[in-house]
Amino acid sequence: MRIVVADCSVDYAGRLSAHLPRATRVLMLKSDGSILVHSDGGSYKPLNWMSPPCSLAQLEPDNEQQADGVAEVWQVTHAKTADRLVVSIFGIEHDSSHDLGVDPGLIKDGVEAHLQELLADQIELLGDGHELVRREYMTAIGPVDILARDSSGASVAIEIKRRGEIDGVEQLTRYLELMNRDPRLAPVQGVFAAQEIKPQARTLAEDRGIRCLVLDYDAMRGMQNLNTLF
Amino acid sequence: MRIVVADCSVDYAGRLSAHLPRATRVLMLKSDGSILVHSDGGSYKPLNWMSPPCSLAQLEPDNEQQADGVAEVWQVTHAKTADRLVVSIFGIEHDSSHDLGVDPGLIKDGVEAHLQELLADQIELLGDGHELVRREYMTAIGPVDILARDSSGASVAIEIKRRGEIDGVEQLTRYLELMNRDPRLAPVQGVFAAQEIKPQARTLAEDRGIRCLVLDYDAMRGMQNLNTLF
DNA sequence: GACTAAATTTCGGTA
DNA sequence: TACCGAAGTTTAGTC
Repeated sequence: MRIVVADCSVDYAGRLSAHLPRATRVLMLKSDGSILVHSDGGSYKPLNWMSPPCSLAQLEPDNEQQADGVAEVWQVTHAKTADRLVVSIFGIEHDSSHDLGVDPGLIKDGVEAHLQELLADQIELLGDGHELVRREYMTAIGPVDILARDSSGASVAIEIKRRGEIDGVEQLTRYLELMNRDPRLAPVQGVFAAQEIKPQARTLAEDRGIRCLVLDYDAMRGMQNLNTLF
Repeated sequence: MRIVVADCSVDYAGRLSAHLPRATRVLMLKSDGSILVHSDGGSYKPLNWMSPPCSLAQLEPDNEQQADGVAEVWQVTHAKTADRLVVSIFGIEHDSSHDLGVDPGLIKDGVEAHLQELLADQIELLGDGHELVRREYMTAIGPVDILARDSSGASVAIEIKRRGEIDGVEQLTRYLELMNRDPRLAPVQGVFAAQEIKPQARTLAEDRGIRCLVLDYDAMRGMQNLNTLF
């Protein structure tokens, strides 16, 4: 990993064209040839970048560039596409290289999969008498998060999201449309379950006869802890 | 902007819980208090991070941490949520600060807006006798990219994407549903236009009677250059 | 400020 | 490997 702080301008041509006017920025050059151009603000997304696989070549500035004060030109080209990133360097304030080794990687815990697991375990949250049929019930267009049956034996298809937005309702609607064509399942009731359901998503869901269920993650986790105790 | 290369472990608790085992990494501390933890690989996304607004506090390592060899503990807390990032530092290999100033920002060119502009100019790509009604035709649920009429005078609603995926078909379907209720427009034919259309999106679109149109960006741009010449 | 749609999205899983 | 869905998505634009 090489870290350079430089006065530079940047041009990108690829899926779009973009230009960064001259300013002081941090250039992070990773050992796979990729490069990130960061400013002192924004979030984690760089101003500009090139993703691996790619390679960096240092070019000689042409006469015009030299007249403008360009000291170095770095050209980063993508190995598979025609994407190209050119960094014109006017001056380098800092330049250091570091051997980081291979990173052991991030260990995550507590995402949508966990919500699904919890709701499958506590399927009675849907109402008395509900029973789990199976998680990740496969349909022709993809897996439904949970398939269950209510107390009368009717099918219930559940789509789970951390944040319930319109997209999720559309997704569930597609599943329901398909499942309701299957005589072994029909009629299938839809349930849209999420930790938080946006008003527009709720409106769309209810307009389509889909039930909305807000999940309390902490309460569900607490319940599971109780269940494992007894 | 402060750049630190350090042997560290990282813990995050917020929308999920995550842990990074001890390793050497680059820590980028921006002046707004935000922090990025980068390894020497991956794409532009950091292994872990905290987005602004947030603030960093240096804590004293407790006895257990000192026994483990922790020299410093940095705690980054989000200003509005309960998100918390803790960096335990075992050793610092590099530490430098740089004044970058405010970045003038990225200038972009050549995205979906340009495709829309080109197609509006070359509406005959839809078929002989087509005429543009207007771009960004407003409906109650948002603007349709292009409204046109075919040679018989029937309405055509066009949704344009760079990459055509299922979401775009759903979006167009919602527009069509609404527009077909308007007696001044109905019946409205849907056209899904994109530089690239994914198979599943095409299947869904055609199943709903929506026409798919693959756009050749370079050819369209070339055509426009010709048009401006004559 | 809330919400929607786009992104040079990136990332992970599965067929 | 291609495709699809999720992401601590982030970001930009509109209402």
